Amino acid sequence: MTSRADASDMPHDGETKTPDRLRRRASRLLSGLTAQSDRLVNEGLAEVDARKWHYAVLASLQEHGPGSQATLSRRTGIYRSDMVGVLNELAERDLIERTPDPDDRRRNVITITTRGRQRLRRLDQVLDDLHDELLAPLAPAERDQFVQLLTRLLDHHRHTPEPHG
Amino acid sequence: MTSRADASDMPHDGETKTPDRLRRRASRLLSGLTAQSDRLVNEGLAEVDARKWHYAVLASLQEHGPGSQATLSRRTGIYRSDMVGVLNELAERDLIERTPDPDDRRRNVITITTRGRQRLRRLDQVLDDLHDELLAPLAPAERDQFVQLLTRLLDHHRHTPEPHG
DNA sequence: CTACATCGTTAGTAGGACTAACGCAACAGG
DNA sequence: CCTGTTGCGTTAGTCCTACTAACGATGTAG
Repeated sequence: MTSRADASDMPHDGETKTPDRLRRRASRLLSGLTAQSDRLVNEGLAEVDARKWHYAVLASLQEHGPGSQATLSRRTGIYRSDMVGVLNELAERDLIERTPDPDDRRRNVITITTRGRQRLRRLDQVLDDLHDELLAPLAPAERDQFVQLLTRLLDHHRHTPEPHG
Repeated sequence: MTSRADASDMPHDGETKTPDRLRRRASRLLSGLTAQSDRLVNEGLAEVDARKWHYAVLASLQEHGPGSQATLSRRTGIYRSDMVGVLNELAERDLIERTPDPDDRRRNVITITTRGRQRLRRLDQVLDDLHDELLAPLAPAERDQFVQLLTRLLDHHRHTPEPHG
């Protein structure tokens, strides 16, 4: 409907090598898909009054044990300036406990509570469902492969931030 | 170094099924990798005084021909409210031309200039290099597979935004 | 004691996605 | 012909997230 508008100079590119580069650029595909994924996850978690950082912190505590805020920062990838707020939200909901570390009075030791563990189980269910939706078009083997490729790429770029002058 | 801190309650999860869920969640891998990818691409393009939206518009013009701003919006995924600024930047650099459409005086017809085509070739080179860096750890066949998986996922979620009441 | 690093915290920046509303033009129906 | 609806380009502004800067308090090394 939107009228005809073009058809005057078509894909007469001049360089025949790239058919539709826009749609094939991995960086574009990545940010597009991540936008969808983030939306999906954020909305799904919002429905149970949670955010993805909540999950990250709780899971990290469950799997690697208690730690200082700075430790959690490194484990989860949350900036330590943002960690404050996340931990406040979690503490309000009695999912974690913040206690001063007697061995190093700069530190707080963060511990997951029993309610926190319950909460984590719930969030894991929610996320399982959301990931089922996210990866719906892929067969199980493809999902594994996808995760594996992502992991390799991410590991590479984590350890190789930049040559940088 | 960072002290010992934990070792008191270890990964005694209670649900043996998920070893390290945090690191395996596709949504987390995606946003992590996209963050790196965006950084890489933004910095790379900034070095040649460009932004990723510039590329998107120029490539769209080259491949699908001229179009109104709204058309370009749909083709590139840029919101039409943001398109204004992008086109201003491109016009300042003489990479596109904005001419009123005589057939529909609400519209501007956007055309790529000769300098724009040169520019696009340059940006394509830059992006090729950046993608080489981005996908460095993957073999050629794996890169194709990765792009293919991403495409399938993205297509799925583009056409299935949400069931939504 | 001095110099420096790390901790938790507050504040603020920059960018991107997205919404709301405007004036204008086109179009469809009565 | 008026009338309401729709699409257009544009401006303004919101919300969120990643990220930086700096602070006082504390720890550590020389």
